[in-house]
Amino acid sequence: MANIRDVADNAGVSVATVSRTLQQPERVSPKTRNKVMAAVQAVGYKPNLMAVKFRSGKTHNLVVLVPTVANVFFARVISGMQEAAAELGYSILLANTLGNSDIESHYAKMVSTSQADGLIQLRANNPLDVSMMNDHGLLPMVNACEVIDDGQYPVVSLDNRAAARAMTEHLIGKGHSRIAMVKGPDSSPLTQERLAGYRDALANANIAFDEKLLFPGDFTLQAGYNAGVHIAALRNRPTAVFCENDETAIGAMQAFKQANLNIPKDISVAGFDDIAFSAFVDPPLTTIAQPAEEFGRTAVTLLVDLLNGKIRKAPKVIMPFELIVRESTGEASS
Amino acid sequence: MANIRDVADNAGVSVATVSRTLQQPERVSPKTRNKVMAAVQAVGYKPNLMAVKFRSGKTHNLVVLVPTVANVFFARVISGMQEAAAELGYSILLANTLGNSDIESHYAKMVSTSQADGLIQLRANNPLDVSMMNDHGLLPMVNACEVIDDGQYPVVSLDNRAAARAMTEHLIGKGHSRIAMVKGPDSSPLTQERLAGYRDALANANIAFDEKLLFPGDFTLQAGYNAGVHIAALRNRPTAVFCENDETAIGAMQAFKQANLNIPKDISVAGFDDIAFSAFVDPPLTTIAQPAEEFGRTAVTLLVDLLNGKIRKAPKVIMPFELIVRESTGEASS
DNA sequence: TTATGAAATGAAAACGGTTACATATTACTA
DNA sequence: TAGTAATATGTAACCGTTTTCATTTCATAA
Repeated sequence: MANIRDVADNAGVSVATVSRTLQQPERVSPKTRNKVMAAVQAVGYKPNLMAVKFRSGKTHNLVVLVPTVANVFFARVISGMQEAAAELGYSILLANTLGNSDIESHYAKMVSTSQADGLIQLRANNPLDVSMMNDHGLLPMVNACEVIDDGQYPVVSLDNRAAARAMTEHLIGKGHSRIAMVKGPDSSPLTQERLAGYRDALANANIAFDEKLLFPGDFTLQAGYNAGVHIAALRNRPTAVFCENDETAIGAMQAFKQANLNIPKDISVAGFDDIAFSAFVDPPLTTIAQPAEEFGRTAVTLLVDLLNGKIRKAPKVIMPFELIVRESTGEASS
Repeated sequence: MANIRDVADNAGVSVATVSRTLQQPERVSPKTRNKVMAAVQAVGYKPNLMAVKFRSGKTHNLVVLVPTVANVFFARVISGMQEAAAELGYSILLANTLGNSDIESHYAKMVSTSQADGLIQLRANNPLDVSMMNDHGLLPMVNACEVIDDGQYPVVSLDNRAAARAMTEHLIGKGHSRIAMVKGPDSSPLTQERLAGYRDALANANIAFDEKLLFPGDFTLQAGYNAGVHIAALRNRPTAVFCENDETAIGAMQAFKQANLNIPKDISVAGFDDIAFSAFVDPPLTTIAQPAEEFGRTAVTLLVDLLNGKIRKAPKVIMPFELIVRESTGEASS
């Protein structure tokens, strides 16, 4: 593989001149510039970026920890990140952690071992251990989407509480008062916030909160299905179910159909996230849309600002949500 | 950030000894080993892996080009890759290309610019241009899943033709003779192969191939929906539809329901891939399952073998498929 | 023409490790 | 105890760039 010295020899100049030609062309005379460019072609030179990044101490890599890339919402966030990163001259190194903290720390350590400049977490369940902290005890990190906000790191999130409240109010507005909720994992901050929003709406409408209407889940289709089976079998069945994400809602819908319940006549179903499938299930799912790509863009921009020292205090960006009413929610029957 | 020299000073040894302690502990005496380890702790040393990788010329990074991580099948493949890579001491750098050849070549160039050792493509539509070739005109690459096999690179794929044939025969076995097919993009080798398998089965059963029963698609829900709308409106409606992937099939199912067609009574629907959603749609989708994780594992193993010079001629690995019969396909009615 | 400053170029020192080679230490053997 | 082999450690070169600083070249003005 040709290196910068080969180019210098071929062009009859010094390596410094070659480097300058490539980095700051305006600092070399047009004549030598041409000679160098020709030599680059001639020897087929491609800079060894490992050497560049090593020497310059800036990798221009950003590690992104994603719980699962299979989640359609995250996939959209990632697209937004990649776009913004490309514009800013950064590469995204995507880590599909699957909630595995070994994988998580393996990739997170890329920052402390100088393989990446910064880190974005799309889920902040497991706080990262100190082994990957830098001298100041903090590493250049941004938390997005699912966030435990301890004020240390910049954060970009949704007002999940307000969104859950809006959805619950939509259901109450349709006359529902027995509204079940299929939760996410209790450890997830999302679960907490969305549950709080749900309770806010109930309280506001003077509907008593009933713990028995809460069902466990983990954001998967299967969990939604399981919850749906339970709900369908209840003696005093709720007339609406608010699921903490769309996968769960779609799983639940399947269970209701198998129990011969009509949606929304017998039971209304609502989700959260507005994944692509939600518009194509039967009936199309009422849900909360989040500006996923914008989440990604914002997180990257924030991280790059942080790396460039343009940020003093950890900012907190709240993204807007939108209630998407489709046909899976309707007037309360019973 | 502490470097190896700081450790050496702190321990009162040379940098070589520190390096050896960390790389091949058995080559240094227990006494100094302890001194060095203590010094590592004391100064908080973390090797600069950028320097290591630069110096050693081996990055132990593998770039994976994924058309879209949002595709649930690909997500499973990626999991398998990450597992195998971790076992072999490699990191996966995931690139969500979105079919954008700029992004594709940006990440592919990580190989020619010494930032990664090898490359895996999950879709081989756009042959990579020469700018990223190495001295021998080839780069360390493995093609997986959707493959144009020109014999140059190792390949891990499914016998798509046999699988499509098996599915078509399943439909024929249920008495269907007017079987529509919703294709993928014509440029995709998958489309070609699956179409060929479909025609094989028809020919074998003495059913005339009818070009009018072919509908364009691009593997998305929306494309399936559009095709479904067309199909539902046909005067001489087919009694079965074979979609080239599950997303497309689910989109088509939605269109059929809106047209008040019963699945499978009025029309049978089959997919391909067996994504998680397919078991949770109504009715559950008949499809072809692929060993997705195994695809990923195999691709990584193959690439690492290639990097280690353990492979002479480009091997071609064919993975097995499985026909999953669920409730979306049934006896032909008319 | 010559002095002067600006612009262009080159020489060489980093960056942080690894490793070949030289040297020092230790452990054996005769 | 001396001689030798094995083991442990140190010295310094090297990987491919960037970048500082010194030097050369060039253009301009006196």
